[in-house]
Amino acid sequence: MAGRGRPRDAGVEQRVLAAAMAEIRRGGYDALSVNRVAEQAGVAKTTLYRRWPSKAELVVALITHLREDVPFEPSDDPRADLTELVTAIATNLASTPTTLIADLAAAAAREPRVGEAVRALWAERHRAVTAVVAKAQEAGLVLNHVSPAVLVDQLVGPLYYRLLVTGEPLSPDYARTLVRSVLGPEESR
Amino acid sequence: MAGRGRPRDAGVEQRVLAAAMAEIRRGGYDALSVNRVAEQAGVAKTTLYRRWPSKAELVVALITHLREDVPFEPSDDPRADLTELVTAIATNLASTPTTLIADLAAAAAREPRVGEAVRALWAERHRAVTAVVAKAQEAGLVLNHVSPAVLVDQLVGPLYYRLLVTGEPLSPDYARTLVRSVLGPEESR
DNA sequence: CGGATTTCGCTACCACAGTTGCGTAAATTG
DNA sequence: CAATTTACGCAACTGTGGTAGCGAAATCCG
Repeated sequence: MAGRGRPRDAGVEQRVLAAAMAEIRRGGYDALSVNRVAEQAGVAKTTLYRRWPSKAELVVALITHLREDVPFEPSDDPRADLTELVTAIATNLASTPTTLIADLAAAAAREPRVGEAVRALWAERHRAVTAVVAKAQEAGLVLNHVSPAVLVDQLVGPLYYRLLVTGEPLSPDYARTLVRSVLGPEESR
Repeated sequence: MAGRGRPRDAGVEQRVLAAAMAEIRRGGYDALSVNRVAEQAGVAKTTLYRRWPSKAELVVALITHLREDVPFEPSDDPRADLTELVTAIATNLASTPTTLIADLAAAAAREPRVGEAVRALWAERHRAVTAVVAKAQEAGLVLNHVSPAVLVDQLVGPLYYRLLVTGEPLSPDYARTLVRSVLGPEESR
């Protein structure tokens, strides 16, 4: 199944992605210049465009490449699990430059392929949160009975809302408050 | 207080915004070419850039120009008021192209001045929702006792989260579900 | 009536995303 | 071996967002 012609230089992909990552880390999507990426990677621009047909697709590759699945093993305490998950998402969002996330959201809205990649990036965490919420609901910990998907939106959505719209800070304390609002006050035992 | 120099041509703003609106309506953000907008408006590009320092700000002006403040008078039924408000925000968001909102968020994250404008744009609605939530809380309608600000985030944040991150649709039914999740199921009377 | 000041249109320019064409290097197939 | 096929680098090109410089209006102030 090996190609008939000249094989692709394996170093190209690595160097380009590394250069692109360095570029996007300081400046976001718009500041990422394909010209500079090609130059810094020591690769002709045409070669770059042969592999990633657009800047958007290059960023897609970056994102999917960046996805490191944070291992998470649920315990028998849904409240603790939920607090841990939401806090992790909040600190992760807070540690990333807001402009980068906003640019990514804008690119996702503009380019369907970027949107898919972004959604796939969060789908894993989203599923993890959904699973814990469902478990908490079965255990009778949740105040109200609506679908877990809605509760997840009400746990994670406010983080993005604060970050992108109101500009308020994302403290771990805020994350705990969100969980408390959904699960109710911690019961004394 | 009138300026000392040559006064600005009042027709410029109107013609540019009209041309930009026509352009963005069929093609979205990327298809909006400042060159074509200037040409169709019969305005030099430099003149356009003197008033709107970037394409993003031009789009911001489009949106702020487009917003019609929905008059809202609170009734004595906080649940109905809340449902009405959240539904109105949802339908408004759903009727606006996603790219515009995402670009607005990105521009807000990049330039503080734009951020202020955007926040001021939503502050009114935010305050209205906060007031109704506080009233519902005083009336004992809210399931749990956290600050109204958090509840507002959990009512409005999911809308932005779905729009910008997960891409799920914003139906009026979803808005009602959000309210029900915060206030609890409607009591029979 | 002069300046002073600001806007406007114009040309030219820069860096960028993305494309095209061409010559050449490296592999497979006969 | 030769022919084919694919990858690569290079240069030139189009249209884009955005900027700089210039001369020419149009207004206000003394």
